[in-house]
Amino acid sequence: MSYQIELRHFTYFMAVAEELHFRKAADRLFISQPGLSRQIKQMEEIIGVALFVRNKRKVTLTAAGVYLKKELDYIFNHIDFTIRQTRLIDQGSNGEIRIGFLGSAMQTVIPELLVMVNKELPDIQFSLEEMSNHLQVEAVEKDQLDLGFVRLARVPEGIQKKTVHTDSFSLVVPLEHQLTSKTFKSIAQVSDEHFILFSSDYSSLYYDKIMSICEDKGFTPKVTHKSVHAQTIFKLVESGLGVAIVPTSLQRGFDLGVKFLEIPKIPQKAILSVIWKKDNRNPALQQILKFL
Amino acid sequence: MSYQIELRHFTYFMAVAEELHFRKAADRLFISQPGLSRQIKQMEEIIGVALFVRNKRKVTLTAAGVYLKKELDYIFNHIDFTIRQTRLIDQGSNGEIRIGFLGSAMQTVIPELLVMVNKELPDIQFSLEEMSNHLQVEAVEKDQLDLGFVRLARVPEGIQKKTVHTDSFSLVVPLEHQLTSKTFKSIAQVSDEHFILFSSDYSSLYYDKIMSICEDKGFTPKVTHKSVHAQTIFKLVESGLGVAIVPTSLQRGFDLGVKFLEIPKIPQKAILSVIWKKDNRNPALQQILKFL
DNA sequence: TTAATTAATAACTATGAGTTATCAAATAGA
DNA sequence: TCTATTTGATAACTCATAGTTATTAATTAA
Repeated sequence: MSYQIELRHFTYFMAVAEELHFRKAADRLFISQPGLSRQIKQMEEIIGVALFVRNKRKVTLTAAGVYLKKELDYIFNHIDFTIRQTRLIDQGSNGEIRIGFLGSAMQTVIPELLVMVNKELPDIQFSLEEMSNHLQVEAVEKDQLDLGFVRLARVPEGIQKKTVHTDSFSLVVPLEHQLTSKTFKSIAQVSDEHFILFSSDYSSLYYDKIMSICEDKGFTPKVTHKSVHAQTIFKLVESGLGVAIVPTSLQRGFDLGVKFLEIPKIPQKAILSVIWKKDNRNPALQQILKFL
Repeated sequence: MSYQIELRHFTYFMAVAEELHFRKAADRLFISQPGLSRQIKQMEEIIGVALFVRNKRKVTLTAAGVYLKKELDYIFNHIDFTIRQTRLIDQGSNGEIRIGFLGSAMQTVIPELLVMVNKELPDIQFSLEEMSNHLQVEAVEKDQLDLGFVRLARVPEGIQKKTVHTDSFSLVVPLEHQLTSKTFKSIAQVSDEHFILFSSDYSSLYYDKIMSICEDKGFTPKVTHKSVHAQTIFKLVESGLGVAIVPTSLQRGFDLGVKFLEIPKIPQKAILSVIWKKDNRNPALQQILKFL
């Protein structure tokens, strides 16, 4: 019989698929270029499919190679997770849940969830990472995350979504700003001010909603700064660089020189959803989902 | 640095986990028992977890081992599937076929083709776009399309052409028109009416054929309207703006207030051809061509 | 034309998977 | 108790092959 495929082949394939350059990939793997070339060639022979096109001076993936790369990405993540999980079970834990979240989820849902789960399932461990909407969806698909806390209208096929929190929007102004909760009637009162918002690529749904809040009141906001961190936005507001519109729940958890003025009578809500992969195999996830 | 885990370890682990007996597992794997023992030991060292309990004279799985066995079962299946799928993609069983077509092809050949291919090669995806003859030829040459459904007498060098459907022409008149299938004997009976035709730059072959049909009967049609959409043409006929001559198969698929009267005893036929580029590298195309 | 860059080929070296031979521990049967 | 038997682990080996260095062939850039 012929050779057997090994994880080594997959590792090498991924390096070449990412670098699209045999020597650079070999450097990254700390092996020689001919050794790498031979292993890739062997892999192509075992599978019986050309994975790369070595065209003149550049290397590209074939259609089959593109597919294989995507799947191996998932497979490697799943193997890593499985081994970590095996270690945790050995140590008597019930497993690990990997959670991604937007900064604004850390003020409301996540702490409650953690407290509740920790009480009911004390041997489940958590790993938490702040990530953008987009990266969370990718990570959930790749099996790098079990749960994501996102603000998204739609999610791809194969991903489940459930609303966990609905929040109003608040205007954020410096403490010394003339507006107060009594005099603040409409967002149109600050139509001439500069706006500081979360980046649209951090959360495009949030960004679109802010735009529609302003459009409804008949103006287009002058967006002068964007950030991915609430802390940064508050600091910029405090420094007088402009005003911001954020989910009201962000008022908690930060101690800054800004005022929150809840925007009255608008239909837009900041909706926080939790997402997970339909065919996620982490048994701890099934337990956690019962609490949501 | 320490050893790296390989699929070999997983394979051996699965054999021992199933046999719960090192010698039997070694026999099944066609290796010696000490070799197997050493690989399992190494695997346990890499992961850092005891997977088996060698108790007196019998071998059992630890809790961690039970979990790992279940997951590896899944992982092996997923790897197998991925490699099979990679091979299929290489052979074109999976992938995308980009098809261009004239509106009149959507009533006959394309639906049949799609149903047939979908049955035999369920993993091939289609992208469909309605385009003129001319644009289809261009797109096929540029490798923007894999297949084109056209009505053309000649195609440029490098393009392959094959007839897939031959159709008669029909006269299209309003429902309340005096002519019926019984009284309609010759196109000359409507020589004084206004004609609504497909634009010559949408399909010049069609246009030329209509002209020759009329010429053969000794008159030149008064063309008052042109359109690229059958739907539009039928609406204009329904509204009493004139009569039309179209391929008979267009009778299907539209629900409009017009009558189709097949034109008797004429040599002209509406010929639908499929075109593709000789050196198209889409592997899925080769598969599809077998059905044509 | 020459120089530089790339992957493939050829011939080698040495790591470690798999071998045989053996041991130690445990059981079962007298 | 004393064997005989079954088990996995250990020790010392050998050999298949992953990875090495040196080189070539092909292409591009200067």
